[in-house]
Amino acid sequence: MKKESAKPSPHGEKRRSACVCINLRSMSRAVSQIYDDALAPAGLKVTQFSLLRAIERLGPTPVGALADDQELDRTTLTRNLALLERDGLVEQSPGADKRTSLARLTRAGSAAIARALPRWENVQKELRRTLGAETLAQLSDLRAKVSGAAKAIVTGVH
Amino acid sequence: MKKESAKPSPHGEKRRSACVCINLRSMSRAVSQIYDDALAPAGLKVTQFSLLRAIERLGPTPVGALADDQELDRTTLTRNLALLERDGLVEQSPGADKRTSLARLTRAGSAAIARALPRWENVQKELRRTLGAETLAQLSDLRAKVSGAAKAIVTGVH
DNA sequence: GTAGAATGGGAGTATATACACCCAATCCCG
DNA sequence: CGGGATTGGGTGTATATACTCCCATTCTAC
Repeated sequence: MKKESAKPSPHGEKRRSACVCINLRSMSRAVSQIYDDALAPAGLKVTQFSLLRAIERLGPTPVGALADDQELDRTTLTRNLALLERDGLVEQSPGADKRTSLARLTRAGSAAIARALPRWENVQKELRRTLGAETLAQLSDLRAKVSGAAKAIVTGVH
Repeated sequence: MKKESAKPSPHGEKRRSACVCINLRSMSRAVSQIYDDALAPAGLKVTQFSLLRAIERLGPTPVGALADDQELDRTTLTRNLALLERDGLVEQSPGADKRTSLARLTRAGSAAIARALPRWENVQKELRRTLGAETLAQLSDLRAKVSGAAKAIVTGVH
């Protein structure tokens, strides 16, 4: 079905095409800046905050499990973890299986979370107020759908 | 041991918190990989494809206008443009105002778009099929809302 | 007309992200 | 037990992204 929502003037003015990916990337950038600005006084980026919270939630965790949790490439997680380690927020030590490397929070890491958490909550609240709870719920739904769809498409189910 | 404020988790099991930003970043990554995979045979990433199409749509354009169009930081756009220039897909030349630098497509740039376009359209179609047209419409709405909200929040309306 | 403001653009630096490849430990079979 | 397959991780390289400075041109008062 080609019935679209009110395509404004197909002639005359050229329009940005609605690329799903570009829409998502644009939103991601805009919202990330809001969070990063809010967390800056706590010395964290939103990505770092999220990773610290995952480690807090999961306890001492091998790198691969963290990567799965964050839906990040394992090697990306390695780099992100290295920055937190450099700043003394996280420690790594070998696990029982000597291939694994377990990440855990340091005291400074817990402190950083404590500093950042209220700021993060403020942004969440602000966005809820600005966008509305339903929109945010839609967003969560969407993530689930998109995760599923992405997996299906990438693993070659067409 | 439940250590924190009471109720957000109804199951007692530790849950990933629904961070708006992390949701968006995760979706953005997943979907970008779908597009990048699809466009790889055409030698483009989705970001590059999008930028080329913007230049095609806008004609010879100063860097700042391109950045506004893509809702990207100007300096980010400079770097992205440099890669396309390196690959011979885009040329820059000074404008009437000698401060400006106008970007335009080369023949190779147009050819790259032509190679990539059907692949891009396939992904759009595939996502429309997988996620449904309404979901995609929601996504476009959301981008508008988020853009507005982000601008309001960043420019200090709190 | 000229000095300072404003504007357009780039460079240095830093983080986030992923792919291809490599290494070490463990596992699984014969 | 021994050797290939598997698994867990890291490195090299590349792109995307943005912030802080910095430079050149243009504009605006005066």
